[in-house]
Amino acid sequence: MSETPLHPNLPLMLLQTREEVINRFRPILNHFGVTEQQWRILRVLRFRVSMEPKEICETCLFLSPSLAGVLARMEADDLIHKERMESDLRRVNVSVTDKGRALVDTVMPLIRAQYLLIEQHIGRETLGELCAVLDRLGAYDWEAIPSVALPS
Amino acid sequence: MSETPLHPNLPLMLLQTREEVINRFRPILNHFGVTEQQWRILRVLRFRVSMEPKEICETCLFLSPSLAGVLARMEADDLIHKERMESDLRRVNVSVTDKGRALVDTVMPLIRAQYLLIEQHIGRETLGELCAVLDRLGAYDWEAIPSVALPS
DNA sequence: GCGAGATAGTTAACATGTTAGGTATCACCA
DNA sequence: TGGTGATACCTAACATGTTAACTATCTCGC
Repeated sequence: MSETPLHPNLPLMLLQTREEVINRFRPILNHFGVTEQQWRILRVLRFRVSMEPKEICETCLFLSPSLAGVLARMEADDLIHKERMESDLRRVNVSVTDKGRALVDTVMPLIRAQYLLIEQHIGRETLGELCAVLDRLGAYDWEAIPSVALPS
Repeated sequence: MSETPLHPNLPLMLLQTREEVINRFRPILNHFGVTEQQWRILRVLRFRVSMEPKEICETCLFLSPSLAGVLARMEADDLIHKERMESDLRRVNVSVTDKGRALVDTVMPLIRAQYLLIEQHIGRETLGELCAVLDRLGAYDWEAIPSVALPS
């Protein structure tokens, strides 16, 4: 039992694994002209009546300024529709268009098939363990972790 | 024992965890005016005589066009130095400057201290398990995983 | 009603990610 | 030796990430 800190490059390791996974899905998304970010939104929005941008940011992990651009391009491509709320003119409702819904219904089965291919190759145990650890970590309140003092 | 596929959003889960971790380190890097990408390079280059861009791409997970811009800005900030190889004029040697080395020596202890704070809060078991799974996944030959057939 | 502060979303400026394609150089063989 | 293909790196064009600052609207207490 060593007391030595591991100080691994955790962000790099997470990035590496994410890239490996995404690279298996990217050909599918490219084939249909959707970006990975657009897909993050579509796959959630597909099964909702509408979502507010703030909610999309939290669910799909966007910063607000990024989302503004992504939504603008998706609306230009007729994948989504934006509408100001009557009751609060600051807020917006985003909904998927027929074209967007059809796209999800076409792409989703391919994404799931590709995931199964990955699962078959890597093994269900390892992937399940990864998901379990990530789930466990997602439940933590990371904001509560203190920050080191910075020199003036 | 369910046969139902989990079809989790693995890229999103990995992104989420990475963001949580990075967000704990970002104030440190911002304080010293270094980007996360520049830090990925510096922390490796610090302990080498020099590296070729291709090697940096593989080690630090950059695509070549991204790296070109990052290295250009780092050279403008006098953090690194680029030099064409005599023996092969296509290739370049990148080395860290005194300023870059001093920066790493200042920032690295803070990064390690912050990592320990995270470890104390999350628990060594969970973080170690995460690292272990990621290590295991990094050993796979992802390129060998077949791709689903795409409709014409 | 009104005015200070909060909130939702955007714009601006810059750095990086992604894809396609370009340039210079090199290795190798006819 | 000369030409063809491979290699290392770069540029271009566009989408996204990050931080700061801005606009419009709302809430609430006075």
